[in-house]
Amino acid sequence: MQVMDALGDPVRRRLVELLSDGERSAGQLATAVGAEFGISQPAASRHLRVLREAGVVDSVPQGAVRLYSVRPEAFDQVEAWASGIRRFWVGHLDALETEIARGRRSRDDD
Amino acid sequence: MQVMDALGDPVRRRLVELLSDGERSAGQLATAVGAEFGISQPAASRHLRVLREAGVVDSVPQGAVRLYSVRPEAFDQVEAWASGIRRFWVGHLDALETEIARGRRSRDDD
DNA sequence: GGGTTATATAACGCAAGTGGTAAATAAACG
DNA sequence: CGTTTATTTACCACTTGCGTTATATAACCC
Repeated sequence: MQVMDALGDPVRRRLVELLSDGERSAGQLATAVGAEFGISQPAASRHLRVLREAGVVDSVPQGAVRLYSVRPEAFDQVEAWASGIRRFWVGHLDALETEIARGRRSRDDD
Repeated sequence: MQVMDALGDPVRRRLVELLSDGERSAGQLATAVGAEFGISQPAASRHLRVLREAGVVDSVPQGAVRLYSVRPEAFDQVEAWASGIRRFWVGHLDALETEIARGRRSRDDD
């Protein structure tokens, strides 16, 4: 899950959010996160690289500018994974509740 | 998104996967990830702490053992976030495609 | 109580990631 | 062409996080 590794950073998550409603140039993105997180333009560029290499975003040179966009597949992957964990687990929630209700715990949870 | 930060680590993601089909003791978890990643019991314990503090997992002392379990809300959160990015974005995919099809790119994408 | 098992914390070294500044690359534009 | 604008890369300092070993805490068992 390269994707999850890349998204384990607030700046990169913010970059992705900024891209969620459409493509933006590297410059626009750098300005935005630069203002919000107080980081320089090269720093933002390096975050973009991480996202690119993880397959989270895509970039296309558009003349003098480079347009970044979200890769939906990456988020499908995230959703599927998270959903997998939750789905499996839900069926077993009852087991735990029952266990506890059964009085197995003496005074463990105080 | 504390949750995403916590899940930006392979060991912690694995721990969560191990919990996806039911609760496990700290010891079981430590043994499992210890074998898979070659890390010690204290290392695993600290990962569990991170997950706990991020609200990803829950733990209950069950006698001499401590049982860990997944907190579904955390994964709802992840799913919602990922879905939000993708959903918004999909509508704008066409815009990009159009732009490109329109011939705006001279020979940018080779 | 004393010993054993289970888990967490402490203290510390090391590696990885992040940020900054400066320089390189690339494209537009006069 | 040379200059300006947009973006990436290089290089280096520093912080953060991870891992390890040793130790503390807590519950169970005899």
